[in-house]
Amino acid sequence: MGRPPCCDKEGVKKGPWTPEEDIILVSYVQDHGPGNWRAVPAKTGLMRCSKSCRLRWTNYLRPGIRRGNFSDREEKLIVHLQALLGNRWAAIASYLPERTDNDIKNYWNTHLKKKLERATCTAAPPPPKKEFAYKGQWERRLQTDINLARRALREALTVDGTMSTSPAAYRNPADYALSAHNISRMLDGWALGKPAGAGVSNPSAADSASASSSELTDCSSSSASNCAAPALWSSLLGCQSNAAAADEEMPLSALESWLLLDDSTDQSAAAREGLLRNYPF
DNA sequence: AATTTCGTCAACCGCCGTGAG
DNA sequence: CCTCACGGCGGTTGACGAAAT
Repeated sequence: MGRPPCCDKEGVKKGPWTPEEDIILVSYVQDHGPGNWRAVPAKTGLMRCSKSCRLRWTNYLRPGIRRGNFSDREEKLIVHLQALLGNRWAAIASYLPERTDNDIKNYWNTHLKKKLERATCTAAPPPPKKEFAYKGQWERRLQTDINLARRALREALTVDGTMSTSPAAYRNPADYALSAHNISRMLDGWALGKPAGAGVSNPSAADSASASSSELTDCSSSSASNCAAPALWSSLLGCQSNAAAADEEMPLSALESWLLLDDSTDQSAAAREGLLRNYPF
């Protein structure tokens, strides 16, 4: 009954991979393709468990992975997505196809989280620290109220109690797909509103990211005009501008504004009502 | 120069959903 | 229908190098 055991625990090697092991693994994947990890140790002679082989491939050896410094835009994208999705690194990574979820998680834990905390602590009197000299205002403003933003998001996503208040609790894949679909549309709108010359490192990457997560979104082929993002932005901002006008705006600034919504203001409440009314989650 | 502290990141651990048998 | 390995995910650890003392 059940499947045969994956690999014996005895004799399984742990720790850093050697170049020789990498070569063996890459050769195997080139010949057989990724997958069926259970067979890898047996067929290659690697003294690693299947899980370790899969991890090594997906996080390090897989082609198309970009290592090294994250660009400002990647940084911002991660911050936005983290605010929207929480610590769903795999979902976040689907929007940065050149980065692994592990990389993004590490970068968040070692860089961005600390940066957010510092900015939050020092938000009141603007610190003359050179550390922030090269960063825009958006980060401090966003970080100052990041928790509030996340709470507001959860509230905004709650429709008649039919959807969980926690994105992490989308047990129904369709619910999550809807959510991710909408986020993808937001980001599409954002990317389309970027200044000329700026953008994701590889403009087609954003599309391929959406496409690669086809289970999550089908918006990869959407143009700006048939995307619902403009309506979302205008509803988020509580303005009754038409879609064409909203289309002209920089969605990032709109997202910032929304993330900075203050629970106590009428405007924020109206903005969220607008979201619920106009945006069909 | 030696030691300690800090930052980074690859890898591991444990849990969960899925599906083969 | 049940069991349990697989594959995937997020959290955490620990080795290593850099910076500070």
